[in-house]
Amino acid sequence: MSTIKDVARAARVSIATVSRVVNNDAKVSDKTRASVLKVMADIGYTPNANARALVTQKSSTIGVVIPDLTDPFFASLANGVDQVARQHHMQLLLSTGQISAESELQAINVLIERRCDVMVVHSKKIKAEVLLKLAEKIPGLVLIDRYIAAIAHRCVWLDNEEGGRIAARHLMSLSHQHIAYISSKYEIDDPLTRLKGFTEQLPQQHLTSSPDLIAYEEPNLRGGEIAAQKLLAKGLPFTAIFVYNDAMAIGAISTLEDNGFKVPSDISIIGFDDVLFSRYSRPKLTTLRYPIEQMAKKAALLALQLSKGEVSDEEHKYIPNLVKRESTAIAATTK
Amino acid sequence: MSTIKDVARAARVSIATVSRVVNNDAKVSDKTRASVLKVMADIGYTPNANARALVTQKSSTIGVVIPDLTDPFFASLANGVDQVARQHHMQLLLSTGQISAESELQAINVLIERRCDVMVVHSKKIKAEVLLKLAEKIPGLVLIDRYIAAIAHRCVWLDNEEGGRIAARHLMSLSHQHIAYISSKYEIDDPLTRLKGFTEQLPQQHLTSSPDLIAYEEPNLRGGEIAAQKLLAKGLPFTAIFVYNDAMAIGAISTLEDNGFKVPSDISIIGFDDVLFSRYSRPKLTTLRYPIEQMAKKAALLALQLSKGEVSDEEHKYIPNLVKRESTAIAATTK
DNA sequence: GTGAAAGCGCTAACAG
DNA sequence: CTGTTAGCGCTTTCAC
Repeated sequence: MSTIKDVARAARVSIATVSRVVNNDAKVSDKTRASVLKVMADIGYTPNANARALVTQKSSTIGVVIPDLTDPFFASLANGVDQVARQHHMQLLLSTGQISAESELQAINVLIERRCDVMVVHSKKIKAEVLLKLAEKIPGLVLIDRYIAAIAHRCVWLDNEEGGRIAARHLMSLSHQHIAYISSKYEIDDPLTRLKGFTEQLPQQHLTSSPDLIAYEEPNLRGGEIAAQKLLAKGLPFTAIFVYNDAMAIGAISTLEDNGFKVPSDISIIGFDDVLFSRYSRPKLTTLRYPIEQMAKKAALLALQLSKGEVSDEEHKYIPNLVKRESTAIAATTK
Repeated sequence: MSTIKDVARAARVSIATVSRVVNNDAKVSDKTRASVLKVMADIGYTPNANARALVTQKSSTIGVVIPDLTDPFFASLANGVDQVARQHHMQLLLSTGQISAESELQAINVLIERRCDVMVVHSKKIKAEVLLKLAEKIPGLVLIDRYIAAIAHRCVWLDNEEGGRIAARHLMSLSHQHIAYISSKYEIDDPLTRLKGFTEQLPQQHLTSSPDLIAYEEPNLRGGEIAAQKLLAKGLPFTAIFVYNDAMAIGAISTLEDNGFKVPSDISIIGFDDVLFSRYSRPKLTTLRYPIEQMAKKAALLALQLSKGEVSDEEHKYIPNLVKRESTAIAATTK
């Protein structure tokens, strides 16, 4: 691969001049510029970004830490960041880390090695104090989908508890009295917080929650199927299910229908996230919209600002909103 | 951010020694190693990957060029590459380029600037000769989802024509006589090739294809909806649709059902790709399996080998296979 | 085992 | 406008 020196030699100028035309920076005579440009094209010169990053101390890449790309939720997240990156002529460096503190830390570390100025991190398992230390070290680090009070202005997060409340109110407004919950088996805050908001709303209609009506599985399509089976197997009556996310909701519907239950006439289902797909499921899924792409853009923009030393102490809290579609309806007569 | 010099100074050794322990490379006395390690931990040293890449001339990142992350098909592709990257302790550098020659080229160029040793490129619009030149320049470049004879052993692709044939045979075996085709509006080979295979199979049952029964739209859920509407609007009789991909197929089903048509009893639908979601649509989608993740892994592995100078002249052609689910059935009596 | 020194490709003063 | 030069942080001979 040719270097700046090769170009300089061939164009009979100094490397400084070549550098100038590459960065179309300082004043270079049109003539010189043209001839350098020509040489570059001829020998197929491509500047070395690593060398450039080394001397300028900036990598012009935005790092993203997510668990996994196949989950459409995280794909949307990455996509939001990517859009901002493109807008700013930066690249996306993806670092996937399973849901474990060690793996998440490892993923962040990779980004640091690359001297990512800007990073959007989805971390569920790293302890707050560790994250705090990291945030101190890396000005352009922003947390998404997590809230830590001490760095509230560097968190872009969703009010999960409110989401739970909204779901509860919606289901209760449809006269449901026995509501099950399908939850994620991962030990992270979100499913708990959603359940908390949900449960706390129940007494308003003199309902109570029952731990027996909760099933924990992997937060994906398959997990939803299994969770629904488990719920069914218990033989307890319920007319609605609040499901941790859309993927599980759709999996659950699949199981339910395969077992002869009609959604929503027999059982109502409400999901969470409003991934693209939810609008196309049959029945179309009622869910809580989690504007993750928008949030990811916000996070990327924020990280960009922070990396430049700009600070603001705004909070970036988002509230999910109810998207009523077809998977919820008035409760069937209680069995 | 601290450097190797800081560590050397604090540990009272030379930078060479620090470098050695970082790469836990040569022989360093246990004592020295321990003390260096301690200093590194104390001051929070993280090696600079850019500097390292500069001197070693290798970036330890795998580059991926795809149009877009929100499409689950491409997310799976990226995920496959990511898995290989993780296995080899490398990072994923993502370069998204819309479907245009210029934008794809730009995306590849970014990877070259970063001196990506290894890259998996999904390019539909760059001309073969340009790609050939690029491939010559970059030994670790592999094309996915595209076939160029001159570099056949560096292409990992699917036989789309055969896919079309399989779809046609399946539908004909169910006695369908009037079959529509929902296609992508992008001017790329795939939809054409699939249609070609499909059409060429028709005469076997004395059927002919009709350009009137083809609708072109964006290859996503929304596009499928619109395409189905267009087809319906024509008022021509058909009992089955061969759809360019699963996303469009699901969109089409949505439109069809909203218009009172039952799938598959009124109209059969067969998709293409077998994205995760297809198994959970209602009705469950009959489709052609495109093992993209597996292919992406293969491509990444191949690129890795090539970058090391290992060559083999195997071909990497994949054949889609029919996944029968619920969206196709015996043709309704022709109207 | 360990250190000194050269240099990867580039940018950014500083001269002229 | 253009060239010289000093590093950026690191790896890698080559001595000792």
